[in-house]
Amino acid sequence: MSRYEPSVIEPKWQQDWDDARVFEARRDPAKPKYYVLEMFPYPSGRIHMGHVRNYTMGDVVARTKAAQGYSVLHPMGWDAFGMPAENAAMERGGHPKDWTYSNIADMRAQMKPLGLSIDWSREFATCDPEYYGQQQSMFIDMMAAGLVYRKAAVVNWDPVDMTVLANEQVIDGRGWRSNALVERRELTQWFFKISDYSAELLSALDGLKDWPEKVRLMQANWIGKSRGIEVPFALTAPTHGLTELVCYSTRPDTLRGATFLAIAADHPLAKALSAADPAVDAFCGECRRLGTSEEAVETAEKLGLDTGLSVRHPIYPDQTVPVWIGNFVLMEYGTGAIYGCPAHDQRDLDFARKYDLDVVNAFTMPGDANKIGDDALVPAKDVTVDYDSHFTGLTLATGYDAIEASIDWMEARGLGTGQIRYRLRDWGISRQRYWGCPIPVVHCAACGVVPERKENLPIELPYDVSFDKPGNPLDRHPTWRDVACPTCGAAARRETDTMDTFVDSSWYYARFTAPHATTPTVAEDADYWMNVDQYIGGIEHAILHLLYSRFFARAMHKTCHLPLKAIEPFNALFTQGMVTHEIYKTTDANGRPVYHLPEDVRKFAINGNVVTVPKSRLADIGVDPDDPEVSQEVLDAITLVSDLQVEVIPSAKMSKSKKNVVDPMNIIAAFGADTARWFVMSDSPPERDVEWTASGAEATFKHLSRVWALCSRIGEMPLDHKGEGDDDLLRAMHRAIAEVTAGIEGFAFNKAIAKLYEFTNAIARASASTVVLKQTLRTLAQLMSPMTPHIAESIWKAQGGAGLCAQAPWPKADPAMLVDDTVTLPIQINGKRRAEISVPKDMPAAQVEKLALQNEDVIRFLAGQPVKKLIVVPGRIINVVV
RNA sequence: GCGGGCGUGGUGAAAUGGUAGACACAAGCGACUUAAAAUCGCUAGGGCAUAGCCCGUGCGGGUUCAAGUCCCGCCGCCCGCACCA
Repeated sequence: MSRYEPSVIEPKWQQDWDDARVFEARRDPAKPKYYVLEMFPYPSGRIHMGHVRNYTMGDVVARTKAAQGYSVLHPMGWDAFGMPAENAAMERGGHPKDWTYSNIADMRAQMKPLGLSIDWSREFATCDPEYYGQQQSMFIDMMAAGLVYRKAAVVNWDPVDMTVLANEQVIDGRGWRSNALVERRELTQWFFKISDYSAELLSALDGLKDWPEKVRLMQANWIGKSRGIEVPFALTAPTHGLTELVCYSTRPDTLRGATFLAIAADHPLAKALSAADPAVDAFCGECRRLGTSEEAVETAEKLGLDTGLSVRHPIYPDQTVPVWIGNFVLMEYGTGAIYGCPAHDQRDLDFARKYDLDVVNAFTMPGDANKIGDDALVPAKDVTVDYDSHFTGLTLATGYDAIEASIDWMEARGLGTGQIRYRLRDWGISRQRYWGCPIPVVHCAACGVVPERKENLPIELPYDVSFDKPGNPLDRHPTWRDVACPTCGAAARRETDTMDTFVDSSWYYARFTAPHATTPTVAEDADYWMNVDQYIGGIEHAILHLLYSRFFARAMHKTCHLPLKAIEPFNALFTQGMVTHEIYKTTDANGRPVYHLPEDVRKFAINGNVVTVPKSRLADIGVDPDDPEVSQEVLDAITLVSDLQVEVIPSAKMSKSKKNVVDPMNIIAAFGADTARWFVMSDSPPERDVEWTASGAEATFKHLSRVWALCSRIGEMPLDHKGEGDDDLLRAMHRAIAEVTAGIEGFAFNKAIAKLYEFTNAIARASASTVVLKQTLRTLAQLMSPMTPHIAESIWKAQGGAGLCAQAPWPKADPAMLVDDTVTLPIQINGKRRAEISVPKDMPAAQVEKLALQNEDVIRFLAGQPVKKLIVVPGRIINVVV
């Protein structure tokens, strides 16, 4: 072996793995299976360090499991539909399909040099007709199963781009691209009935033991279960065919204090009033124009309009309560009507004060804290209050008991009905976009909405479309749009909406088990490979993608595309942190920030401090930025010119605009894939952010070079060389096996790597026989191989390993070698460490006590004081209490 | 407002209630070199009266023979959700 040259060995070993088809996933009933999956990428065209970290984590797991004897499935694909492709077509010309497939080719070419143990024969893109055709087939099955429906829904409509926008795409009430004022328009849209599964999606979270608690909580909050009551309020005079207004409340214990009703602008009564009264219509229109963005919601003033109508208070029928229209009431939640109890709800109180409405207490607090000024009276959940004047006989803590008791009280009198409600709403999947999966239905004047015949699938996107006009090009493509009705054969129109791209990513994990089948899944394959044993991705998908996938797996089970065991498709989930980087910022003459790329700055150590300088400025003081030699005069000059230094902002998310990006391809070119892989796995725990540093990457490369040199040195030793340290080194080896394995299995890759450093240092320092040194190096290669598979193969081969390291069985630690014969026990006196003794590991406690008390440091510290208590924790510690 | 998480050296971080700071980065010193880089070796939480002692895991209490770890109360930072009735 000579120099460590990753650019030579990495392609070679990748070729050898390919030739031996090492990573092809095979159904093998004789082996346990393991399915490891990383969230598949959007083909933007470039991979970034976040991808490297994500896929390396999965690869470490996949390679370890394979070595441990599992039949491993580790696939890769592309989440390929979506707006960026259309935007690129609109901005630069070209076609979304060409843009996407060319990006996929580029990214695949960037990923292959990483040496990931991926079964590339299973690769697919969601924009392959072979994939989305199966998705269309399932859509039709889901229609038949009653999981799909159409309804009119209010959406964000961009009148310039003529498309629906997601809430995130509306900025300050304007379309993010067109800058046009967004309208709230009612459109007929396709929905999945995810709300049918609200209760189950919530309760099943408890079974997801290997998911982060945080993600389960976020999903639970999103589903948003609430216990409350529906209360009908009788109108004093029936109007527009209505005799009552039904309100929903989660605080039925406050009903006594109801002093007004507020309904949403989209409530049927509000609509009826609008039609008759221009003032009401104007007010409702204003409510609808209010944006749905968070800022809009936070800053909007609570506005109301008195309808002049009134209802009877359910408990006190002789009292009437006015009905208002409120801009803060949502039609989408509850019944679209609320009763306001200003005494015990801050928002209601603000509204009541503004419009001079009554404030009536629903309960009395102990003491004299019952006067209400500008703050609503909201007692803590464990404060006992008196409801007696309201619900006869109740004196309870507010909170769960009060809510249940008041529901019982009202149900018994027929005043309301207890209800469990969920915040989760049905999933609107219609997008007025070209680059997505066409919804496979046809609109026929005679037959209505008709699903396509399965034999006509896939309904492929037409290629001959233009993006020179706003709107959906499918709408103006007559030969694609105009078809015969699948039922009656009459002239009909194809649905031109496409599906939300979250649909595509809701079942790709299942498709990987049989990626080229002519049905969505194949029973034997799904049965063997499902579930995903380890899923790895970003926390940003904690809610939508994971919730949709959990719903879709249930829908696929209902339509016979997945076995029952797969309704929770991801057994274990790991959410990894980001790769961050320092930002290098200076300011130009106009005070504007200027950012510098990492490769365009240089760091100098001056008096123990690190000073960062843009390379462009070094020439100003006569320094060649790439000359490694740095004289004292130069360092002095750098400190003298005060505005030479950049401001360093640490640990920032990599972003092109801040120029703090590191291209993985540059790292691979400079140091090799093993260095990139090792670095992103070292230092920080995987769930936390890791900061990429040039010095860290160089240090990793140096370490791998040292391992290489160590391997060369041992390779040149005479084979019959003997050493006295064999036993110590073998013990170190078994400890390393145990600790590295535990680190990998516990997703503590940083600790596994720390142990590998220790093991390498132990080998380098050992005076052992050549035979044992070579044996430990082979083990080192195996333990490194999940992180740095290429250098591991080279070491494995150089030290006489048989076959490929990637196919060698994972080493096992001998428990007998993990315990040392003698142990060093610290001795504490009153809890402070004062001395230590070495004793044989199995020495009886009584003898250890005796030895401890004979220790001269102990005697000195005790200074004759009597020992009150002596604690010996075998193999751990001794504590002397005086 | 509701829910969750985190505070340990110059930095990233370790630590089944049992020797706080493993491992690494940055830094400093030394060796080699005409010199630099590279490489190798050493030092390194703070303080002091430096063979030693005292202090030290955001702050204040508590439990325990023993607390970074457990409990109570604060402070600070981060994340998620939110006109949700």
